[in-house]
Amino acid sequence: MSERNALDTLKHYGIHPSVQRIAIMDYLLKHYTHPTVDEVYVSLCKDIPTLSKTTVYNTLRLFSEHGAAQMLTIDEKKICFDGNVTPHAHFMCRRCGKLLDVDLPEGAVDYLPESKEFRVEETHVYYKGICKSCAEKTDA
Amino acid sequence: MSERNALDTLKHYGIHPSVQRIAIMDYLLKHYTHPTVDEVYVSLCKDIPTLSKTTVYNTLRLFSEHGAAQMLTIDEKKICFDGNVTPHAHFMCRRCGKLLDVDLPEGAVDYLPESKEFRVEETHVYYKGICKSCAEKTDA
DNA sequence: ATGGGTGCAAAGGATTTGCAACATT
DNA sequence: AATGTTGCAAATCCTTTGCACCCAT
Repeated sequence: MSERNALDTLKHYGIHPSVQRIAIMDYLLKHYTHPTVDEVYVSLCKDIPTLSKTTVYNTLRLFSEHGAAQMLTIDEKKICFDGNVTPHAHFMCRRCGKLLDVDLPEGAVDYLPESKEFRVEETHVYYKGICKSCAEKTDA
Repeated sequence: MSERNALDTLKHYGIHPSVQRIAIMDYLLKHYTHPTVDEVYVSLCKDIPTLSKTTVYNTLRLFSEHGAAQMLTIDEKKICFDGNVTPHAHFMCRRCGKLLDVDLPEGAVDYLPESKEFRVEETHVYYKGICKSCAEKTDA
């Protein structure tokens, strides 16, 4: 599903389209920057002046419930959203909080725990450490 | 480090001990239940009536900064803490929010991304799905 | 006496809720 | 008309902050 289109993506995940939902999905698909609710809201306000933050909250939650976007809770200070729902991991800098995508090689995380206690539906992998620019600041 | 003792654990991680810190660490070591700040606070209030929630916040943050406890941000609704800092994963039920420990077999996650952009210090793995009791409720 | 630790009260922020207005079918 | 969506305002909840007090060294 390269070149994803916002409307088709909504339909694909069984989400009833609206002007707001299309705009928000379009934003996610064009900005793989892990935006927060506020960042999406501020960006789209220019185009949709009546947009409310409540709608952005509702919509992003709806997307993540339908699997149309991923909610990232790696940083305890801010929840981010990712329109890239293909399997990949993330890296967060513990100093500046920057979030980067990490491609996982085939088979890197294909272990799935088996248990009578639960049925796994999603696997999440992330890394924490220091990013290049923070490391350079410290070294200097 | 089986049979971990609260005071020794604090010393081991370079944390200056106090009555409150020992009590909180002791709680974490005896309750691998992924408690929230509030759960720790309420439990310890019985023994230390003057304890303030601010101190629990400060202390758990201190612990996680020193690597003496792990902060779990899997559930966007509540931050939990884990006194078990040995490598293991977690499972969260998307329906009831229950958090379970998952033992990872040797080598399950030993892939470490190499990048010029960052230096990885920690790997985190968690799973989401449906727990047994929620599945049974639905099936019924 | 000094520095760090604690705890209260208040402030600050993020998210959710209730409800009325609106759009779409 | 009916259903679902939106957006405002208010409420709520979680977490942090500022500051004074206290304890241990």
